[in-house]
Amino acid sequence: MLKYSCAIMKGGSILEHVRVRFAPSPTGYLHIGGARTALFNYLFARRHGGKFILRIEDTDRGRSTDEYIEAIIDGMTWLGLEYDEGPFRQTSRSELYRQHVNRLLETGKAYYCYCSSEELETKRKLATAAGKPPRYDGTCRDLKNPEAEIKPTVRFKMPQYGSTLVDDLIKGKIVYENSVFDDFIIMRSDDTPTYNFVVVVDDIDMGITHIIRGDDHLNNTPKQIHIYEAFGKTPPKFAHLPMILGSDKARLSKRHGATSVQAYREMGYLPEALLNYLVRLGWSHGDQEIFSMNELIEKFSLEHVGSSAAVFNPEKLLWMNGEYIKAALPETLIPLMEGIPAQDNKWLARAIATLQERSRTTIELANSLRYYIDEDVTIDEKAGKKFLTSETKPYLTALIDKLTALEDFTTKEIEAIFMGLIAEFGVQLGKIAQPARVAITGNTVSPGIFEVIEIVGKEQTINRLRNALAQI
RNA sequence: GGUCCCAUCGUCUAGUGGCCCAGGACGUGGCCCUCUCAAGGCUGAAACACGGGUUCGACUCCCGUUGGGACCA
Repeated sequence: MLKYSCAIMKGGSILEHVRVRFAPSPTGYLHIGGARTALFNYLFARRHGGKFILRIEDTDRGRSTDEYIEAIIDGMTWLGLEYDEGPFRQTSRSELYRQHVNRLLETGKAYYCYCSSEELETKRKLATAAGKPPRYDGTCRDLKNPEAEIKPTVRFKMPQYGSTLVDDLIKGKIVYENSVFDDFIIMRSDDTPTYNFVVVVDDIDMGITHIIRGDDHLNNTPKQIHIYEAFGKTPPKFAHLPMILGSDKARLSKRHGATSVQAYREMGYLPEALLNYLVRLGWSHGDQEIFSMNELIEKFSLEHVGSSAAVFNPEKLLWMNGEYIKAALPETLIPLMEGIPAQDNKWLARAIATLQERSRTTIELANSLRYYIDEDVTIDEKAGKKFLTSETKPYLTALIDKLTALEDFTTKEIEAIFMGLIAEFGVQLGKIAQPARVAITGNTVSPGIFEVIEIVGKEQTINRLRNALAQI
């Protein structure tokens, strides 16, 4: 078994060995919230030259599947969130948990509880009926002679008086009165350890120095702190990230639409864009919106993480994605063009370049690319009716003649032809450009028509123009 | 129900007592550019939840109310 060195604090706040972890449970795909938690952990580790560890919390055997484990790893790989250690799985560590439970039992920090679930249920109902919070009453806490007819659970001895301080890097100091806690179960009667216990054992074992996680875990923290102390360990630093909410301010879930990282991947989002959007959900650096990964690593700090929950805004993510598509090198987008047959890459890159500033997803981009490639364009009915008319027929006929005679088939020369035509006919450019656009692309929307013609090529352009004319 | 967290434009946020009759971004209105659509430029509307304190001075600090969220069951 690996042994990890403990964090060494120098001068009170300078961290020598930062070790953080992302610990998802594989009960679903990697979702937006998880991805952000992973990102913040990753950035924190990189910022401080520390280690980022992936740990799969699959103690819940019933709901965890290997498929999801793979999906989570896939998602992280796609996002570029490389981990330095792991993935570790809890299922392979039950012996470790057993040993730790025994240690607490031996030192009197935990005890066997022989209360049956029926008894506890009754007590709970009684308490609730009396308007009191349902807490374990400590029946077995000081039991001397256990009756062994029932397989016991193991409970952790929480302090009964005083208070517990959680000094959170994001939320600040939070004080819990110990009287609100009860002795919670750390191992069930079937020998499976419970969440609050397992996390602590793992985090101790892995030498985690900073726990950066969602604030849905905030209320578990005081319990966990006492477990650390029971093992004689100094608890790590905690940083509880605010939640990501849906448009109705409820916790982000499936009914708000796509929430998994792969869903966004499939919808044509770039990982850099998703990451950039996510980092701005809760973290800021003045007015800056766009950050490269290197900038993030350089600038990220927990101090600038806000403390209130954030509503996930798909519109802004879409905008962000558009920004990244615009800025991308056309060549890098080629592999993302699904459904586009292999082409001369140089030519494809040029075609892509004309569409980057008008596409917000790679799907949109790939779709627009079709009219450069498909041999047969279907002309949109409405567009055809409006622009392919007896009035525009002569323009197109003349255009065919001029293009046929053109040797140097470049944007510049094509433009010259159009300019010649508008002078000849005495019309505005739109009068000729729009019909040409409809004839060549099938619709009224496209990049600049001169570029389109050049990229479509002489032969295809003339074919399409002829076909369109035939339909008038 | 108990405990905890949170509260600046519709949304993400800047703001760490005077720089703020509150800045940026998305979205949205208008204008310009223009062969269409975008992109781009300019420009407009849009917020400190409420009530008390503290202070010479509160978006900023404290208390309460309200509203949201989470956890425990």
